[in-house]
This record gives sequence, structure tokens and C-alpha cells, in this order.
Amino acid sequence: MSESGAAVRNTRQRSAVSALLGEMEGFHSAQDLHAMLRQRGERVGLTTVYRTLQALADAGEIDVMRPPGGEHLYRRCSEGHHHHLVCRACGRTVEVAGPAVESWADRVAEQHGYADVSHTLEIFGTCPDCAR
Amino acid sequence: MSESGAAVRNTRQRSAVSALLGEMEGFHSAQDLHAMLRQRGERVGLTTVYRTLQALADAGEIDVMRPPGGEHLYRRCSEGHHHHLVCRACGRTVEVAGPAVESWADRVAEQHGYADVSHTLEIFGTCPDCAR
DNA sequence: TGCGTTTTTGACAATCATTATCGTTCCCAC
DNA sequence: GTGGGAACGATAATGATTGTCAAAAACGCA
Ligand SMILES: [Zn+2]
Ligand SMILES: [Zn+2]
Ligand SMILES: [Zn+2]
Ligand SMILES: [Zn+2]
Repeated sequence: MSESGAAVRNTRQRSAVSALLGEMEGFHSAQDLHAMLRQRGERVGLTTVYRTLQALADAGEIDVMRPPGGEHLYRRCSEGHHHHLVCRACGRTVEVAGPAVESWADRVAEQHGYADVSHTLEIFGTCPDCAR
Repeated sequence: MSESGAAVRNTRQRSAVSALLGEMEGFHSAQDLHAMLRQRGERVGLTTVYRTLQALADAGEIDVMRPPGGEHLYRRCSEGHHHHLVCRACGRTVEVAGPAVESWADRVAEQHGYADVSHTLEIFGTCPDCAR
């Protein structure tokens, strides 16, 4: 027992990954982010990028998207529960909230006796710029 | 041009895969299905199972689910657009329809100028049997 | 500031579902 | 029945992600 300090340490690598995520506009893969860091001269290993992203995702600080047949994509998002409207071509992303959908999902699950309900929802489309 | 016959041939292997899917209750992976076929004495290659499932999915005859960190799962579903309420523990699946959600997603996308809209939606929970 | 302990790092190997190859098999229209 | 092309399937290749483990870096404390 005993809480015993979580002992999470501040490292140059973690700061670099976190900072980069703060500047990025849309979703990016671990390998993309790693390449960007190296281009800036930051010396960070790919393994560490993967680990850091996973930790941030577990902590709820970033969102993960798993597109069909591709790498996992990460993005720093606003707090609170929301979903994404993503451009298939360029990745441009809009955060959307749908209270009605949330309650609908919970209600449907409850009607069937399911507990501990969660859900995933993504909307895909072609953004105005890419449609042109 | 010229339509030229699609030239889709009926083979023992395709029939076997399709028939097996018809008997299965929930979602199953390509490797699971392959193992079941072999156990029945059906001689079908794993590659062919993958190819057949992909073809059926492309044709819209089966649904695909991609759980985090696992194999793709396939299931013969009813026709028409619908979503799934899935038990995290045993995989028990209920098909659900939500017209309100469909229109909400389309409306949101339209408001942001996105075209060719599609979406993915899955609800997860613990089914009554597994909750007990 | 120096130390000891514990976490973190990262180069490299391992994993493993899926896909590509490509010679063989066998549908099926004629 | 035959011929041409689709389908098969054993096997190798792919490629993202995870495991490994010795070396490096944090940080509480003296
Ligand atoms: Zn776009
Ligand atoms: Zn939601
Ligand atoms: Zn269950
Ligand atoms: Zn829908």
C-alpha cells in the first residue's frame, strides 16, 4: 500500500515531445513526430516517443485516432469529452460535441443491460479546401 | 469500357468461409475462422481467408471491427446502416440503429463545409451475463 | 555539491497481423 | 473437352509496435 510518490520525472525528451504536440495543428503519427524532432536537432529515440505518447494518452492529455490500415495518430485536444470531424485528405480536424449522442449511447446500452458504457465516434469527410 | 463480366468465381473455399460466417454468433478474427475451418476438415489457406473476408467486407456483406491492439474482427450483419453495442468481455453484440445520430453527424459535417461524409461509431460495455 | 537509488532512455531484436509473391490449381464460357 | 484467366496457398516480406537491458540521467538527501 502507501501511496509512495508516483515518481514521474521531468526529462528533456518528454518536454520536447509535449512541446511539439502543442504546436501541431492536426493529428500526427509517432514516427512523424520523431522525424520532426530529429529535424530540429532534438535528440530523442523513437522508442521514447512511442512511450511518451502512450503515457500522455493514458493520462488523457492527448487523443489517439486509429485510421484503418495506418499508424496511430496523436493530437493535443481540449479538455472534456468530444469527438472529431476529420478531413480524409489533409487531416484537418474540428472538435465537435454532441450531448444528444452521448445520452443516446448511454440509453441504448442501458436498455440492453450493458454496464460501464463507453463509445468511440469519428466523422470523416473532405474539408472545403480539399474539396476544391 | 464495356462492363465485361465481373468474373467472380464460385469456389469451395469461398463457400466455406461464407457458410461459416452464417453460423457464427459474434465477431471473429480471420485466424479464428481459419482455425475453425481446418478443424472441420475444410482445406482452406489462411491467405484465402483473409482475401475472402476483405472481399466480403468491400462488398458490404460483412462488418469489420478493429479493436485496439488486436486482430480485425468480422461478422455477418443485417443489411442497412447500423452500429454495434459490444460486450468488452465476451464480445456479445447487439445491432443498434440511431437515425438521430446519423442526421446529427451529417449536419455537423455540413456546417463545417465537409463533403462526402461518413462516420464510425461503436458502443462498448459489459453485458448482463458478464456483469454478474 | 556529491551519492545512491530509481527511473528513463534508446539501440536493437522480437512480435505478429496482414500483405505481396508467384508457381500451381481449377473455374467456366465456349 | 479446352484454353485463358481467376483463385489458391505455401512462403517470404512488410512494418508498426513492443520487449530487452545496459548505460545515462533525475532527484531526494546529506
Ligand atoms: Zn482537407
Ligand atoms: Zn462521445
Ligand atoms: Zn459479455
Ligand atoms: Zn451511423
